[in-house]
Amino acid sequence: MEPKQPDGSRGRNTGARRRSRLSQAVIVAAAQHIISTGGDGSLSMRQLARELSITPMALYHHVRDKDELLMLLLETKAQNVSRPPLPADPRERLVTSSQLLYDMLADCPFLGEILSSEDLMTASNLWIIEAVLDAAVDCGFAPDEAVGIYRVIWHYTSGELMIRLTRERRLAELDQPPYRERVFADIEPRTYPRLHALADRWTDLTARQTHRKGLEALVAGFLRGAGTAPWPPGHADGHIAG
Amino acid sequence: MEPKQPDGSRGRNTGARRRSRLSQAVIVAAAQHIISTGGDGSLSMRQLARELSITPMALYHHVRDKDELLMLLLETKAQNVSRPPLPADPRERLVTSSQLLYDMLADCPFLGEILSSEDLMTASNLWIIEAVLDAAVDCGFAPDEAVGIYRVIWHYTSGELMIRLTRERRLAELDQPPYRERVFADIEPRTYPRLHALADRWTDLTARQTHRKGLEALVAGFLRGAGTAPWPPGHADGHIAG
DNA sequence: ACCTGAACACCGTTCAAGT
DNA sequence: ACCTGAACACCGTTCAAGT
Repeated sequence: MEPKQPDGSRGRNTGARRRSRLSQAVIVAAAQHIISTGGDGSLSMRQLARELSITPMALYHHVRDKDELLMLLLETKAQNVSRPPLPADPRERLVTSSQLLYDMLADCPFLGEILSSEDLMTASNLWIIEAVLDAAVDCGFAPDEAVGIYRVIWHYTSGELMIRLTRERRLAELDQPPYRERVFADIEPRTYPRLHALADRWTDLTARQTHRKGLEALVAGFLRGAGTAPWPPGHADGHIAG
Repeated sequence: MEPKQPDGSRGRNTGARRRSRLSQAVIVAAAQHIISTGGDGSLSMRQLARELSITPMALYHHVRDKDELLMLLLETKAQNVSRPPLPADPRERLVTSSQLLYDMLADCPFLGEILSSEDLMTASNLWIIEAVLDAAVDCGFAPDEAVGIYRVIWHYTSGELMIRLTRERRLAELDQPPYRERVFADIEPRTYPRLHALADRWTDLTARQTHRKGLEALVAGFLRGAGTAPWPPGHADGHIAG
């Protein structure tokens, strides 16, 4: 009985050829490698094929189209996200669970083209959306209202992420170094040592805080009954209605 | 003294040749024609050149790049938007002026690539952004806070528009007819005559209402002091700071 | 100054053929 | 079943040349 290779193939004639069989797992791994090393999160099928030394069309035998590949990347990311305990207070839970969605997607610079979907649902992140809806219901909102609130939160979150992603890509293609270098261009590193160490996370951190302020305002406003008019019909269309 | 043509040329040898000199105005008009007739708002430089029977590169003599062309289209749109009276009450004014921004951009299906900019400022729409900031200041917020609130409103608005635009483009490229046909596919037109007449505006109307609910919640939440922590530094960077 | 022609450096995807 | 080669139908933009 021969030992199997990690990819499940026999490995007899593979030797140094490294001719690992193509699979979704291999494709996803290569995509992640490009994203992590290439700088900005933009990704093309042809670039990915080059990385794998195959024809672009070989990819389409394991993946329906580019959107499916991106969703696959999101799914693997979602699988590796730990599931923290949520606050008991419904109101805090609504804010915190919404921010969880934000945090997860903020770490997915490849989303680009699909970030403007009506929802971004994959098997392993459904629990977050469920948590948002559940918190809204526990706040006293009817199911339809909860869906409406989720939609508003999603539009807000998606817009923030999209704008940030676009800015970073624009900067990347101008060959500008990331924020760190620009923000602290004329500042001595030793002047603010802690700041300097955190600089490459700075924009993300402030963006996160600003986003949270918006979330808190939204939740506070909805709880206060702002917009007492009923939700317009049709807002709850789609997969999560009911 | 010969009479001048509208485009400023002499018009002597133009005759039936219709060889109108290329200019920003001509380019913008052609772009608007494509958008209004072509269905979805997507627009390419090559397509535009084809419409004008010129080389794609001729465009670049009157316009720096595609982004500038899109901003030009937004500017002409903004020029033709009437400036309604705003409510005296600061809180209502904050909601209404934000919705004005939404309404204007919702009627610009060509924005696509630049909708994820940090701001979408052109000479003729600055008064709207000014009105939002002014209303926020009149609500009692410090200038920095007003900018932060504008940012949140912009992220929310931009996200909503982007998602809607993407959905409509996806439907358009599937050759699906606009919402009207689909929503009312199995319903007798005479059953709901008024609804049927408004059907092609329905999705926009409900989207508008939903967006307004979000705006009202945001404003109510901010006025209630939600997110009492100070705005993180850096949120007021950019053109409108100060 | 204004425009053309040809090219560069890309895209996502289809289709027929190979093994 | 899995992959290749060539092609289709596009992009935005640069560059050198024409008038």
